[in-house]
Amino acid sequence: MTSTYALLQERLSGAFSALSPGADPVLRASEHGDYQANGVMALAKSLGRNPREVAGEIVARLDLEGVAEVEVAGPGFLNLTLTTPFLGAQLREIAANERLGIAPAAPRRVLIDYSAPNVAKEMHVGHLRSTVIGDALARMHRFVGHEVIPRNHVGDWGTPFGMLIEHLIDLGEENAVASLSIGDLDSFYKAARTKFDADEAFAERSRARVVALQSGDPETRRLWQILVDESVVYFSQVYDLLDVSLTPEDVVGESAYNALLAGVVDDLAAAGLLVESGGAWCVFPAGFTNREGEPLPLIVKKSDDGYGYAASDLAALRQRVGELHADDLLYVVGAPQAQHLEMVFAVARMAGWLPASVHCEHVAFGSVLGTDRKMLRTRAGVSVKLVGLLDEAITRANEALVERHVALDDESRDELALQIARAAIKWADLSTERQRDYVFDLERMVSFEGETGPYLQYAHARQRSILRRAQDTWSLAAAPFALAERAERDLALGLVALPEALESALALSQPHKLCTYLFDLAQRFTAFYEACPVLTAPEGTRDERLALCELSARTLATGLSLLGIDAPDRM
RNA sequence: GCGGCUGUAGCUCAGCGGAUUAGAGCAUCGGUCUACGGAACCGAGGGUCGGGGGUUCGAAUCCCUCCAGCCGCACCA
Repeated sequence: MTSTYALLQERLSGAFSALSPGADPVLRASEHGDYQANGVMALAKSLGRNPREVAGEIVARLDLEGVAEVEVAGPGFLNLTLTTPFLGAQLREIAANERLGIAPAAPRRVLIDYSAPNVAKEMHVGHLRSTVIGDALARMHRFVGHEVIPRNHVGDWGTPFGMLIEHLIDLGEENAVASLSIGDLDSFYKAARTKFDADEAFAERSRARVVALQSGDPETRRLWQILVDESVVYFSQVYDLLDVSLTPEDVVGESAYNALLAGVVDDLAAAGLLVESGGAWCVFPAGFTNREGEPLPLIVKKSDDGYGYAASDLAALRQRVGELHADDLLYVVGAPQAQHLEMVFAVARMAGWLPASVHCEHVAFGSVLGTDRKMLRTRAGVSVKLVGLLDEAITRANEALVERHVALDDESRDELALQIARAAIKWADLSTERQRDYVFDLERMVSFEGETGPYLQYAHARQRSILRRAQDTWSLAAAPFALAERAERDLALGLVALPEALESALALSQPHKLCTYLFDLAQRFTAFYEACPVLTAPEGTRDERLALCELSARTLATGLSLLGIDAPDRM
């Protein structure tokens, strides 16, 4: 089906284009009508004509018979008011449509790089953002019909592995595995770090171990693999807990590109891009300077002959485009990496590995701050363990359920508490514009009042409750949709607006656009719920209102699922 | 110094060229209480949209400039 917005856009564009090809109607929802088109003023200006006169001409060319009433207002706004039969027909189509009226997009292959924890290191709140945002984007892209290639670019290579492997040897393999398998990654890492800093002999062994690892020494590789495997098992547990769709198959860590690094350097050299500087091999993309105003290098090969992470990033990008044929590359990585990624992208373009036809984007997100507005960082020792946070949220959700005397056996209540906890945490993260710094306030995010995940879940549960009570004494297909009450009409307009909300969330890689829509829809529903009795309404009206409940519940559940949030039927 | 991001009610945030009073949630104050589940609803107070210029019929929204905060700026990833 064609969404309401898309249909209006198409008709308006036709009329605008008749006056000036390609002119944008600037269509959006409005309080002055159901929708408004603001493009007339800009068009009139470019034509050097009177806006109201242009508006009149557009209205004359506009074919919206049976769809909407059009009115010219103010300096030249077009206010569109949908006809009730049309709005009702759109609702009927949505009701009959598995995908709630979302038209399938022309399929693209979308590679999303997200989560990226470090081997033998705890996942902390910083990883939460990448994981949750990336997963929401993956779900949304899949829903509209794209092929998603998730990539978990875990940190599984580099100098720290010398000390980690030596520490593993000191502990003994069995003890080390036991420690890692219970998710005690941080104390493992810290112990290794402490020894490295304090014990020169250990540090010396560690450095030698790095060399052995990089030269492919089989025993060293075997020990390294233990660290990687145990960590991936642990990450998977966290993803399950979070209900994140990443699997071990999506893990393609930095080490996976080792064999390609020499080729990257050779080809950059062959292209004449590689410059030796201070003993390191570098590319100098235009437009980047250091403190002294001198050109800033992207170091692909360090002066000690090791490869930097720029090299593996380049290798990965090259493979993602060249071999995996991704149409879109989304890097869900923190904002502090912005310059690095821009340089990687720039160098990839210089080398011809990133053609203009491929859309490549740094989906940046802000830092995690404490309530004191200071950075929350692992190395400062104040990091919040991701799992610890989840546990706390689960505990609070469980307490709330007990308090409310929700009649459930322990197992069901635990499951429900988990769903609520996930909703609280994910919504808190996804509902703000991602590039802002994120104030991490446990108290606020697990609070079940106001604009929170649990509130949305609750709105959905109430809808399901009404429908449960109605049983099957009504028919969605037979609902008349007279939309006589203002609240019914407002709700209908909300129901019809999912496609443009999702489209805008995808176009901008901004999940919060979808959150804003869902919260608005929930508010429209509660207004309807207050004003319009459902179960006690006269027969025809009852069917209509039950249908509005059903469509609201479906829309909320679907929208939440695209954010990775469950919508339980009861809570 | 250069670059990036951010600056909107006490707090946390939407809005990012449009339409007499700039929205929401929390908090505060006051209501709704025989309730289709009160994790709800209704109402009130609270903002010169960081400052200043400019473009425009119209600017929180675009441009310039200044200020503040955070982040990045060569061999850790």
